[in-house]
Amino acid sequence: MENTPAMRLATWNINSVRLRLQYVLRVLKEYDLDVLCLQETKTQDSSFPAQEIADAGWAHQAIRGEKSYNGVAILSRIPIDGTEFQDWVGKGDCRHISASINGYQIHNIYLPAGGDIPDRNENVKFGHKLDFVSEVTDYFAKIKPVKSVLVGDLNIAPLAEDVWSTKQLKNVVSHTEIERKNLINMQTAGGWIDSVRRFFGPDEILYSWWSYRARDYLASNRGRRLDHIWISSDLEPQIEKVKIHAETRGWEKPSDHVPISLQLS
DNA sequence: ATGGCAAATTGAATTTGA
Repeated sequence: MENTPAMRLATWNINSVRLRLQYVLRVLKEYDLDVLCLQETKTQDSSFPAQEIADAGWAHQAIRGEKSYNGVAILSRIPIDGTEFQDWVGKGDCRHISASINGYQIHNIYLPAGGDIPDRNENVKFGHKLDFVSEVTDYFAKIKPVKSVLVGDLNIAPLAEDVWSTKQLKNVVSHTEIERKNLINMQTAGGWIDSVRRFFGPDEILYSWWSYRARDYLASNRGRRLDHIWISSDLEPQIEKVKIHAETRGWEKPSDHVPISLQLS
């Protein structure tokens, strides 16, 4: 049986890796991360700032980007043993990449946002989102992951305590009943544990995203927890620490999402 | 569902995010 070493990993929807490269480097260093999973890198692999990140010490990288939209990356200071990706829903967009690091299988997912109208007959993006969740659910139900971590911007706040007002958001895409139900089903069908909830408990109000549209995001504080770190249940005893790095939302020209980190013992 | 913004691309306006 292979050993599973201590590791600190984080997930962050960066909303353009080129625009916020300095913040990527700062977060890697300040939070002393072994692995950082990014979403919405918004650039082709040829324009990804791989060299700058490698020079800072995170030389092992799995990158999958496209022009303008989407894009995922795994940055590691520990060697990557192998990478792969799935093309769920078959659109050829860059929403998943997986890497084997330290004996852990790490899945980085950028789930579709789903547009504005929560009805698949009126809004194909919402249908795409539901289909994507369904395919991811089936994928992990089949492979029954162990020694695995699933992170990313899942674009769904599953619990009432994951939004500023469950009543006011019940018809807003990201917190509708069907999305919440299907995401919980995705979690249970894959045998995943929500490490963030496990660490903070069920009652704490937790956000990882605040809209750019608020005049003052802290004053209005209308957040949602859209970003997640799930682990296979065999890793549950290794949850050492979880942090939601909310201070980054107050930085100059921030991403609208903040990093979440997990320390495995 | 009706936001008060932001980013990338193409070249002032559009698409997407959530």
